[in-house]
Amino acid sequence: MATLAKQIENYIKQMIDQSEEGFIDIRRSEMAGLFMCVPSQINYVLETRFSNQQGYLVESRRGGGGFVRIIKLAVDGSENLLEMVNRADGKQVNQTSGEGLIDRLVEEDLLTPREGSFIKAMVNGNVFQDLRQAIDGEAAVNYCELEEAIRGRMLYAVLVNLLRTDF
Amino acid sequence: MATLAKQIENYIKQMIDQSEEGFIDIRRSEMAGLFMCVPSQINYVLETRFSNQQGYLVESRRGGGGFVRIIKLAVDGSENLLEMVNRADGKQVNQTSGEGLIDRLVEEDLLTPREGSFIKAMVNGNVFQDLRQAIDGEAAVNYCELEEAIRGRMLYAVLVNLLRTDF
DNA sequence: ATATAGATAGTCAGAAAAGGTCAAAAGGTC
DNA sequence: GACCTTTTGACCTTTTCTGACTATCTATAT
Repeated sequence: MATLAKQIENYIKQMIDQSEEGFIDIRRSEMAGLFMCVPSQINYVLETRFSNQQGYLVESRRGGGGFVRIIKLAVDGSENLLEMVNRADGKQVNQTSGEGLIDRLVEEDLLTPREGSFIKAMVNGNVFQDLRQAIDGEAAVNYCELEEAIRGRMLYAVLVNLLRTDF
Repeated sequence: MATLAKQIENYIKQMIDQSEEGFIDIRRSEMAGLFMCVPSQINYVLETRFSNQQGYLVESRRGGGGFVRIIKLAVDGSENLLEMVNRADGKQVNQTSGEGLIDRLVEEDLLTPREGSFIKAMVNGNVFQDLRQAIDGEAAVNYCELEEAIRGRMLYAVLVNLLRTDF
């Protein structure tokens, strides 16, 4: 018999395919109840089968009224983009090459010039002024690496967001 | 199902949009009665969803004939926008309030929904994962403040970029 | 004017209601 | 037995909701 994880995976994928919008909202605890397992089992399934690399995006909110949203990304037709996402994962990026990436996406018409300008403004070095100040003196932390790690994650988020279709 | 806080938020926003003047006066206890909750719940909604950052101003009076006035600040036109930029300068912003600001700008047609989704993805908490990890243990730095300071600068950059006319 | 009672709204700590993380136990496969 | 995947549970974080206590304003009585 298929494993529990496989069953949950199939169930979620079926739900998404049946949905109009290409995403579903679930309640983690409810779903755990449905499959009679602990809630963290749901996280396991999401981590192993619904990652960005696999063409999904997961968003969630805690607290009262919390939920988990599973979004199917538009991977077909943008194989290049998915590859880019894979390559970008975990990378540190300095401002120059970050801007280069955005410029390229604009040239390829994947971003409008205006979108590009917002994104470039947000990854600009002076956004990190407070970080530099706070870290200055803490020998244990390398400022530059940290700035570039954050910038890397921002641009990773941009690439993933490019694959979304629900607006 | 929408949370109580969300219902109250929607109700207030609808009332404001229906008003001519762009603001409404409510009676805190009356509104609490309407939604069958404690009065302080109303304060919670006002704090989390109608902050200055999000383009609202809340005034109130206690005592007999007391009221709470919720004013929707104008953000159209470069003068109003400039005021908003000034308010945002140097401010720390948490994720919820940041998303509220972006949603507001989208509502006002100053940002497209797609632009909004890029920006929200970039100010999302998990962009700061490495920061959290690096700071964890460095007693001298307050992680939360730092994250919010950086987010504040990112959103400030967005607002400034909104003032640009060259695209 | 002054004191006081009543009517509002504000604050803050903690309970409640979600979801997240991580490591250890359990199950399979070779 | 070694290694990988799955499953579980204890503990953590975030968001929402509640209630006791506090502050402020208006009206009225003195």
